[in-house]
Amino acid sequence: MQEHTPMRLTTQRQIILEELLKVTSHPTANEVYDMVRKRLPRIGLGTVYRNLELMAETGMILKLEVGGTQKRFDATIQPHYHVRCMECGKVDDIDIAVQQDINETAAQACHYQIIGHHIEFTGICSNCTQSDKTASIN
Amino acid sequence: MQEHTPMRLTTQRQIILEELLKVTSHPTANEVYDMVRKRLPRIGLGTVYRNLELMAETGMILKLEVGGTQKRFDATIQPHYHVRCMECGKVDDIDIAVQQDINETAAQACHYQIIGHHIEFTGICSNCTQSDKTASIN
DNA sequence: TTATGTGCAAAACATTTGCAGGAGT
DNA sequence: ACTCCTGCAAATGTTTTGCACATAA
Repeated sequence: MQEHTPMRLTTQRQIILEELLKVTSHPTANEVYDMVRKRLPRIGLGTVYRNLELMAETGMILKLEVGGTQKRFDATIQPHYHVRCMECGKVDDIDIAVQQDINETAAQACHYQIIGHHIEFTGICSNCTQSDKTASIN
Repeated sequence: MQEHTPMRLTTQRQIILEELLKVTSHPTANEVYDMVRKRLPRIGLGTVYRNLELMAETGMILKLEVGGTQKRFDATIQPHYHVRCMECGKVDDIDIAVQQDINETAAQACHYQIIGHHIEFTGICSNCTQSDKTASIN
């Protein structure tokens, strides 16, 4: 059995992580690609996907499997919950207490070995509430 | 402003709904397609997608935006939570109390108009726990 | 009769992967 | 040196869409 070689510290990885740390917007892989490309114009989208996936696996970042068509990534790794705007798809953190106890409750209600949970709220963000008002006037 | 014409009751729609009511497995669009095709061999995948989407919009069924690569559909429309197996992707209902109050807590912690929430537990299902054991023996 | 719905096929997205050359250790 | 990693491009998988014909109301 072979010892696992540590992840190499490549320029691409550093910059992807740096860019992700700069924002609180839970960007999609493609948004990260756009951010990183400003500093590394020749980076490939595949590299971004591969590294985001790898960093999520090793726990450096969080992969958010929220609603919508794309996965999102988050450099804040402490457990926390999210709100997603049904109108524009924006995802924000929501600062309410994490319910550690709920996992055990769930474990007793099913035959799964429970590893964790995530709460996703859905709603309309303040920007979109505004636009809705404007739209209904017209 | 034109009155909205009600949804037509087509054979395709009836059968899609009937098949969805038969199972508790939260099938993907493609799985619904396979189920329906046994009774309606000439139905198109596009029709299945269009109708599942439409039924979800009108509240006849639930579209589950859970983790994994595909959306899933559920004929049980009462609010309830889910567990997803990280190994095989299976999704099951989890019968614990729905927390109505949490929406208000969330509303106070952000600037969204909160509409609802969903809790997704992640874990390993009993089938996959078995396979893991077998695998680790080898 | 006529607006809606359907089948089919192509397009549009999101993500993954194979490979030859490049770079970290 | 020797892996592991990257860029590129092609492949894959999922969902949406355009259009001519069919059908429920």
